[in-house]
Amino acid sequence: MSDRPSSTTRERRVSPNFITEVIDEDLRQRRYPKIVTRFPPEPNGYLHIGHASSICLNFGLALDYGGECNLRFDDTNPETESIEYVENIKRDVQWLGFQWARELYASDYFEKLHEFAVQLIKDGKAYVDSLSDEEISAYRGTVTEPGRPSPYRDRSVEENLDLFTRMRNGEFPNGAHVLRAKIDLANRNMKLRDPVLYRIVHASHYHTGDAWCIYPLYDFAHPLSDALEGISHSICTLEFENNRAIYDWLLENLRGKCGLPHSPRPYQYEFARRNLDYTMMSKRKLIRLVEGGFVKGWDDPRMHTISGLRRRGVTPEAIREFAKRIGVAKAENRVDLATLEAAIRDDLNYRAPRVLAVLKPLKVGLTNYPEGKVEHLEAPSWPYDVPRQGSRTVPFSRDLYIERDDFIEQPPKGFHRLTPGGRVRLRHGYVIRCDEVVKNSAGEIVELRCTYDADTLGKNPADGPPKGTIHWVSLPHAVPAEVRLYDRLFSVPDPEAGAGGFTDCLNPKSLIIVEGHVEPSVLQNPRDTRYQFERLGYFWQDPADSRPDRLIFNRIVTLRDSWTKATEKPTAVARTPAQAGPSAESTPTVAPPRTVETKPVGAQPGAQADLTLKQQATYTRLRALSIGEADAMVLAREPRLEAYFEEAARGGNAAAIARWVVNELGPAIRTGPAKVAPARLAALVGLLQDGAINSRIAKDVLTEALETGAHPVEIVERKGLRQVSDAGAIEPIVERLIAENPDKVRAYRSGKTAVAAFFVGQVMRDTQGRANPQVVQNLVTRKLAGS
RNA sequence: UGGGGGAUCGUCUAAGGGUAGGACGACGGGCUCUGGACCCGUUAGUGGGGGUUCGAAUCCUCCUCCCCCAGCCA
Repeated sequence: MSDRPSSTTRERRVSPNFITEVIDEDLRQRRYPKIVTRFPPEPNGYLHIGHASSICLNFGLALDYGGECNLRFDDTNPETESIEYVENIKRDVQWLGFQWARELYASDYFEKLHEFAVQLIKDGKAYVDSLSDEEISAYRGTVTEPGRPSPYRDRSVEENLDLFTRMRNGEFPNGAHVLRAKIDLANRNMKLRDPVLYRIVHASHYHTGDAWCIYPLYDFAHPLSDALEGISHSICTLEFENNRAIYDWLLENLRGKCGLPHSPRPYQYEFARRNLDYTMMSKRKLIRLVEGGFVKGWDDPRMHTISGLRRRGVTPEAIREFAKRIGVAKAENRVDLATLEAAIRDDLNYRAPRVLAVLKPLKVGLTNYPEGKVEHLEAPSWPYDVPRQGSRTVPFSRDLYIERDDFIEQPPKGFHRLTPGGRVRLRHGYVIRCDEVVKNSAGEIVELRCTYDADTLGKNPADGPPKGTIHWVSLPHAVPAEVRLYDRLFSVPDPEAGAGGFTDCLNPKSLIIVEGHVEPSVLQNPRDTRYQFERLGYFWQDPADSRPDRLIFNRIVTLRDSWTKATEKPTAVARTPAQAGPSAESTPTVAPPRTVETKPVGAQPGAQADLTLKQQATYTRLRALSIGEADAMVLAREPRLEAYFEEAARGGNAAAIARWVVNELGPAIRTGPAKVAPARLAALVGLLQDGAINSRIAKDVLTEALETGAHPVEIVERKGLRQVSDAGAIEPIVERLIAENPDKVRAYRSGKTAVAAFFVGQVMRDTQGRANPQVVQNLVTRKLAGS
């Protein structure tokens, strides 16, 4: 596919991201024998383009790291799941080009999961609650108020065991009891307020039949399924961040029990689901689209389901490329549809042979072409820039169809197509001139009478090349075909944003069906050939509806079209303020350049005013020690930091020590006793004040001391980290770097002065931070200036 | 109001104290028997204030805005 296959070997499937960083580190530490991921769909709907990101991530990671990825159906809710979904999900994953190591079902673990639940009960960490669902909800409290324990929370282990057994035996109706984890009803994380682990559901399950009438919930089944499978990295979406606490609680309480290995255990990582402009990803709403008849099924080519994209003609390669381009991250996002389209076009450009087809025909009669004559013109299937071989012949005759849009009686400026009296090149054929426009009684154009220039096949006419080239088909030879022109299903970028009423923003033009005419060569090609209809877009035969005697084409994606875009521009009203520019009528009330009122620092909102009386006193005292306002503020508010500071500052240097305590040691002190004692920090700061070391050395040393607990001054001694301020020692390094980077020097001299920082950084690196940065700075600036 | 996350060109995403880079888009040009492709160029960004540092997207601090959590769904 690629024209540079040599460079694509060993290319990563997943671009580096925060998860690959975790994996790299885990591999360095040898925490797992191998990387094992899983793609865990619930079989209650079809996969969509959003799932494709997750699939490419999980399977791609396994491929990149030589690990494995399982396909696991998260089928713990018998009421919404079905085998139809299972089969389609499998088909979609395989079609995308991935093969799972193992095909698994959470429901296959039901017996094991039950055993875990019993273990939790025996350990006093789970109990049967007999409150109704409304009561449980009420007892759980709210985000601002703690919950209260259920009156059943302290049942004995025996009673819990008995009740749980009877739940399993089907002695109770739905909702009579649930099994809950005994965690903490006052926890600030709502998810930890005794989450429900099992509920009674008298329903048969597509996979386990009627074997069970109690079913585990996601929060219980998921982490344990991961652990059972030996998953190393359990990747899910952002909305499960709070659930991670349950994940960890369960694994910490059950690891090493019931045959579960103590270690390694899986950990959960969350990434942001990708949102695509003009599409919906919510399964619930997708179902409404299908069941409400707004589309013609899950594989309607307007749907961004995997099956819809497949039927539309998009290739798995294009989808994978798209997933790779948009990447993986944790920020909320809304991906431009143009990104998907670009990935599709890039793929199809090298895959789709070119043919000629006319979608909205306008008859052209060549008055000087012999009646009954037919020529078979040789036409390459690929443009010169696509390195592929192949051609076909296209019949040419007296009567043709051209695209209606390619003729305008009164053309706008810049129109390069056919006009009255104008000339145009017929793609792979002759140059023609329009002599006459034939209209019907209603004034509509029904035919063009043209003459062709017989001496223009493969060469330009004597009077110069025509402005444009248009596509055409020979009328008597054309193959009629239904052509389905698909456009975005919704007319707004975020159809899910509105309060439920996505039906208001359906695009009425999302499907336009036209009767088109295709050159006859398509009859010779395999049915699943994807074509470029030149100047129109990429098309292929609808895999479900097209028949040899009745061709039906789907438009996969249009070609980029800078002409239409340019002509439509005036209608686009949106004009950014930046474009308004100075030429806009200058209003007398021009806003002055934003005046930034510089408030006294202490008057920042939320600053001194919020201090308690005691903190005020501390603040004042610290300020008297000539400690900066910001530092004094932090110390006044945080007793732990303040205590540390007091001890460290006994020998003086209060202001400098305050800076170090606040800016460098804050996190370490807050989370416990820092590994660097106050007196040791003071000693380090002393070296810095004496100029023996610079702040770069001090920071590096402090970082190391914080990790190892070593004495910072001893680190300085051991490594011989003395600051080098002698310009004579530094100069050769600067000169060498300048000699080695002529391009950077040039950039600097042409105005890009920021490059100086590059040289400073290099010198600092070369000297392991020992050079005096000010000296370096001066040297670099002087040398770069060209002295 | 509690807790958990997040914020970098229009969009998506890199840079983890040392030149803010790439992709998509937009704009301009070249080339062209596709107003496609390709090539070249331009545009444009660190949410805000303060601090630390020779140097801050990155470290500290205060603030703002956005998302998620009160299913016996996943």
